[in-house]
Amino acid sequence: MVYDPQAKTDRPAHAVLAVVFQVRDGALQVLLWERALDPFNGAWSLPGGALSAGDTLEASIRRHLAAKVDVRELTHLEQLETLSDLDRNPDVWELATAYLGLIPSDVDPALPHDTRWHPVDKLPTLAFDHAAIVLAARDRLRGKLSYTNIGFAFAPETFTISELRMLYRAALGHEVSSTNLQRVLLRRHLLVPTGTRRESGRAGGRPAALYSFRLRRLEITDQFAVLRPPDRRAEQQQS
Amino acid sequence: MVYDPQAKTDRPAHAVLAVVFQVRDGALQVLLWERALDPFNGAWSLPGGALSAGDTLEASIRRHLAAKVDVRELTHLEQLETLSDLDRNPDVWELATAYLGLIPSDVDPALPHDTRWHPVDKLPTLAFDHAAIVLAARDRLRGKLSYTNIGFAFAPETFTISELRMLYRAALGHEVSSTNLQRVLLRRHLLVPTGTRRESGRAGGRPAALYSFRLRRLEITDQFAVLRPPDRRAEQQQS
DNA sequence: GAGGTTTTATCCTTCAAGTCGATAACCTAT
DNA sequence: ATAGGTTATCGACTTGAAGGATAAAACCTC
Repeated sequence: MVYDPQAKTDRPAHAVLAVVFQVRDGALQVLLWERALDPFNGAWSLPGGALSAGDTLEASIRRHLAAKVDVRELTHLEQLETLSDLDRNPDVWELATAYLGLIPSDVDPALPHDTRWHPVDKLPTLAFDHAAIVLAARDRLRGKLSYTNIGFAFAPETFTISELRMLYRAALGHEVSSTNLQRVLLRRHLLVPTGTRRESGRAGGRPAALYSFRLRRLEITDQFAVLRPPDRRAEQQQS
Repeated sequence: MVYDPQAKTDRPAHAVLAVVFQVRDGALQVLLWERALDPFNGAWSLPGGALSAGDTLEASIRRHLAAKVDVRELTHLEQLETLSDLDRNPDVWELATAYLGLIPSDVDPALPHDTRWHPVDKLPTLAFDHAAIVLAARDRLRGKLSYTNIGFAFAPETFTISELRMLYRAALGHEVSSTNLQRVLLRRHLLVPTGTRRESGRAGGRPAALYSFRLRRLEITDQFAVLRPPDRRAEQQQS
């Protein structure tokens, strides 16, 4: 490469990306965008774009996502990791900070024609290192389902235990027992019954009680479960 | 600010930082450096520096750390988060990616005169947002002590259960029972007895058996503990 | 060998989590 | 209305990880 004092190669470009998940049709799906730019023109990739002056990373990813979905539907957004492999973008030196976003299952945001939901289990070939990012995001989500209340972020305001069970099954990738799910989430005080029941428009069966998450922002419910004396455990009942 | 087409304000500067922990004198301590540059000249801050062309983030932090400690002693290094608050550096627009590094308790690397260990419980005033980063790193470490084998990274090659207990106590910040620690780590197959005993140069007492970690790289041992049917749990015995 | 010290094994309790079956509460069809 | 189907919920039971307490083991010094 010829030396060029104007070239900005002493500073990398910085992109932001989001892995936006929603449970749709009983499967965990991710929002993908069909690129209209080189490199990887025409390939599926994660939504995002360049970090621009005056934005924090989170503000930037929200701004870029706003072009794809109604960001007011985003119930959770957290930073994953920053990728810096030198050859992750074949054209330029570019870092990328990835975010995990969640959308509740009861909304169906309008999408531009170049943007679609794809089941995480059947991903197409993705541009850049995006396939690995999606899988890392899925693992992060699965972990947090076990020790936080993150379920609130992909569940509707109110729901029955059966509905919640399907959401957990889709996200975790294995069967989940209604009985156990209810007991675990109730014992941790993550769920509160609304007192109402689902009006049964179905073909029979006992009407299900409706629940909602006690708190609709992230809280840790099981951290330091191990090697902690029991009196300390009681403390986390607070808040 | 006057508009300057040569200014590179369309791309942020990018720094790398490391929170390097070691258990010293029974306390969790962090490696700090006394700044010799503005801003925050003279204040204590995390070691690190600018990301330079040709380096990944991890290569960059290793390079910067090499000026402070013998990086061969670093038994663990993982990315924490990337900070992007617009006013985190009062002078320039700068992102920073923080890393968590660990050093075993049985080495005492030579340090430059501007670099010192500080107990995490008694931090001096730190430059930038570094105090928050240190606390976030400590929390990450504490969490991983519960569900991974990360203890290998601050323990010597071989050790007695009592020695390991002191390390865990310092890192976790609360009492840890030897009996329980041994039982938990053995059940999870994280520890293997070496078969040898510590030659007793002490004032008496039964000689302690020496153990070492079965694996000296990070492995998850308790992920998805909840809502997972027991037959699935058996699978994670693999690897 | 008595007494002190530290380590380690054993027994016990507690409790989160998971399974299974019984009961409850609706529906529809006869 | 009532029998039978369907879904939801509750309660009893089992399992297993985790923590506490005590006793035994294995060294030391005097």
